[in-house]
Amino acid sequence: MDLSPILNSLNEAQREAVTAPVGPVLVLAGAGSGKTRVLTHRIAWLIQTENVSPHSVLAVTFTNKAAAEMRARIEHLLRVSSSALWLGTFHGIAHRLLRLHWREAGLVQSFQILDAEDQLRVIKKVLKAQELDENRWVPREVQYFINKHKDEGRRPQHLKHAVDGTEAQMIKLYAQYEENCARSGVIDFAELLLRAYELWRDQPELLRHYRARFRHVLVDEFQDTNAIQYAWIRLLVGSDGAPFVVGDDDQSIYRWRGARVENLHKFREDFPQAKLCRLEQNYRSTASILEAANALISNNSGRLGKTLWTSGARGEPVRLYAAFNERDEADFVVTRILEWSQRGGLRRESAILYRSNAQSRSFEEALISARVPYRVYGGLRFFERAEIKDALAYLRLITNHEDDASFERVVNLPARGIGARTLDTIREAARAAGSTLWSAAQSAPDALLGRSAAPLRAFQQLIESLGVAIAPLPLHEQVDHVINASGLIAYHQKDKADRGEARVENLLELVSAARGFDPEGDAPPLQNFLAHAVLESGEGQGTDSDDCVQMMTLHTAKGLEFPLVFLAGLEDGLFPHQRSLNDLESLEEERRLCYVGMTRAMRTLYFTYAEQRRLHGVDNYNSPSRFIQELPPALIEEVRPRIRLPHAADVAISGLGASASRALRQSSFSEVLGGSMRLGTRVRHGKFGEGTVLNIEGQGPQARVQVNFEQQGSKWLMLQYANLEVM
DNA sequence: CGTGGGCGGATTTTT
DNA sequence: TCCGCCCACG
Repeated sequence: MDLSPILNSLNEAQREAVTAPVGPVLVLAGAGSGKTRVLTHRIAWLIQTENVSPHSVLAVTFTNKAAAEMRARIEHLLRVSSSALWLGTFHGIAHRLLRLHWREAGLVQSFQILDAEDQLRVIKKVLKAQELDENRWVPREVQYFINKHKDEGRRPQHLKHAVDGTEAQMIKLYAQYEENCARSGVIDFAELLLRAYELWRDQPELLRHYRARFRHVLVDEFQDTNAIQYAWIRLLVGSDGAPFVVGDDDQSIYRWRGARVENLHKFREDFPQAKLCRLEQNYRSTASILEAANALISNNSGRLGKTLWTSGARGEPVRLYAAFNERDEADFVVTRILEWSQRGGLRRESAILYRSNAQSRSFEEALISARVPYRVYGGLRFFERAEIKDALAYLRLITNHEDDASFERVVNLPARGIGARTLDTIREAARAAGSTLWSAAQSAPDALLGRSAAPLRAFQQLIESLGVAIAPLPLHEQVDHVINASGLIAYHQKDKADRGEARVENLLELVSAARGFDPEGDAPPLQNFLAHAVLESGEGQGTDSDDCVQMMTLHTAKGLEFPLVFLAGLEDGLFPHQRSLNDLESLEEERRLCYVGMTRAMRTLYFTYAEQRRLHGVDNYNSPSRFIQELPPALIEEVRPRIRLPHAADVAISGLGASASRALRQSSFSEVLGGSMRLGTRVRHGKFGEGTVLNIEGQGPQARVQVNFEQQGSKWLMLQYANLEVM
C-alpha cells in the first residue's frame, strides 16, 4: 500500500501525531501549524493502515465550513467517497442522532429547530403570557440564562436553589420556556446538544451501540468545546476509547459563549495516558510576525505553552500607524491597499480586522470614495432574512401544525384580518387548555373569535390544503407552490420599493436553493431542507470570486489567512474592549484575540490606532492599546515620525494617566502627502492662528477644510482663499 | 395595517 | 451617531 500521499507532506511533529498508536491523543496545534492537515491525514491513516472502517469514525467540528473542508480533503486523500464516515458540526451530528432516535429522546417526529431569533420570540411570548415587564425581565438576558444552563447541562429542576427572587423567576421562566417548546415540538440549538447528551446518558443500550460503532472520535478546535459538548464526547468515548483531539489554548476566544479552555486540562486528567503532540512549526507567517505574536501571548498566564517558529524569512517588520482619528485611520489603510494592488497584489489578499462591527463604517466610507470593492463579513445571512424565514415558517407549519412560533409568524402574513386581539384570544385559549395555538384556534367557537373566525378558518384550511397539494411534489416545487399560494410573493410584489423587489428575488432564490439541495438520509426532503436552513444559515452565498478587500471582526477571522492584514482600532477601551479591562480572565481572552488576529497575517501586518475616535456620537481620546506596549519595540516600525499633539486633544487627554498621555503625545499625525492637506495637519491662519485640520471636502481649488483653531474654535475654510500655512 | 417619529441602547457569534 | 423597537396615528 502506498502511504506516501498521507505521510510525505508532513513534518516530523505532524507525522508523529498522525501515526500515533490508536489511543487518546491531544494535539496542541499552534496557529498555521497544519491543524486541519493533521486531522484529515489522521483519518486517512486510520482507514488505510489501521484497517479502520470509515463507518466507525466520528469527526466533529464547530462550523459547517470546517466540516466541508475536512470532508473534501479526506476525499482527495483517499480518492473515495467519505459518505460512510460521520463528519459534521456538533449540532449537525446531534441533529442526526435525534432524527434517528426521536422517540427515545422524547421528541415528536416532526420536531423543528429554533434559531436564536426564534428562541427570543418564544421567550418574549412566555414573558407576555406571564405579564412580566420586558424592561425588568430583558428577553436577551433570559435567553442568556437559559442557554448558559443548557450549555452546562442543567435543567430547571436542577436549579431549585435560587439565591434570590430574580433567579427564582428566571428558573421559572426557563421551565415555562421548556414547556412551551415541548408543546410546539421545537428545540433550540443548545437543546440539540443537551438532548443528544441525555439520549446517550439515559439509554445505555443506545450508548453501547454507538460506543461499539464509533471507535475513533476526532474533535477539531477542542478549546472551543463547552461543558455539554465535552461531556457528550466523554460519554461516547468511555474510559477505554481513543479520542483524538486538536486544539490551541492560545486561540480560545469564545469563553463568553460557554467555551471551556479548561477542557484541554481536563482531557489530560481524564486521559492521563494520552499522547501529547505539539505542532509549533508555522507555515503561514514571517518570522517577524511570529516573534511579535509570541511576545504578546507570553503575557498570558496558565498557558499549556507553545512557541511558534518558522524556517521561512524574517520578512518586513510589523508596522504601527498612529492615526489622528478614525477617518485618518481608514485613509491610511486604503492608501496601503491601493499601493498593494498597484504592485500587483490582489485586493482579496488584504483584510481589515477589527474588534467590533461598528468600526467597519469608516473603512467602508473610505473604500467607497476610493472606489475599492470590498466585502464585509457578518450580518444577515440568507436563511436569516425576514422574508425567507416567513416562507420557511409556512413550510414548517405545514410539516408540524403545532409549531407555535411559525403559527404566530405567518397567521396574519400577508394580512388576512386576524389581528392582535384575535391572537390574544387564541393565546389565552391555548394557555387555558395547555394546548398549542393551532389546536386552540381549531377548537375555539366562532362566537369567541368574532369576525376573525372566517379568516382564521380559512387560514387553517389553507395550511391543510397546502400540505395536501405539495405532498407529491419535488422539493423545489413544494417551496415554489407555498410562496405563491400563501400570497407571500404577491404581498412583496405590491411593495413597489426596491426592497419589495429584493424580497421577491430572495424568495425565488429560495426555490433555487431547494432545487440545488442535496438531501441526505431517508427523511422527507422537506424536513431535511428545513433543518439545513436553520443549521446552515447560508454562509458562502456571497460572491467569493470577486476581488474584494476582506473586512471582518477578529472573531470571524479565526481560521483564515491573508498576505496583508490590518489590525485596526488598537486602543484601550476598544481593543481590549472596555468591558474586559477590569477582569484578568477577560483581558487574557482579548489578548488571545489579538494573537489570533496577528497570526492571520502571512507577509505584512499593520497595527493602527486613532488618537481621537468618534463613537456613539462622542469623541473619545483613548490611549494606545496596552497590547502595543507588550510588543518588543525592536520588532515594530512606526510609520510616521513623532510630533506633538495639537492643543485640543492635549486638553482632552489631560484626564488620562501620565503614561497614557505621554504615549499619546509622542504619536503624530502631522503630514502633507503629495502636497495635499491631510486630516490632523497642523496649520496656521493669518487671522485665526494655529489649528488642526478636522475635515476635508472636495479636491483641488474647490476643496474646503474644517480647521479646529485653538483660540477661535472650528471653522470651514476654502482652501483656495484661506492661505493656510502648513506647519 | 402600515409607517413615521420618538426613545434607548450600543462587544465578540456559530449552530 | 445610528439603528432597532414600540406606539400612535392615518
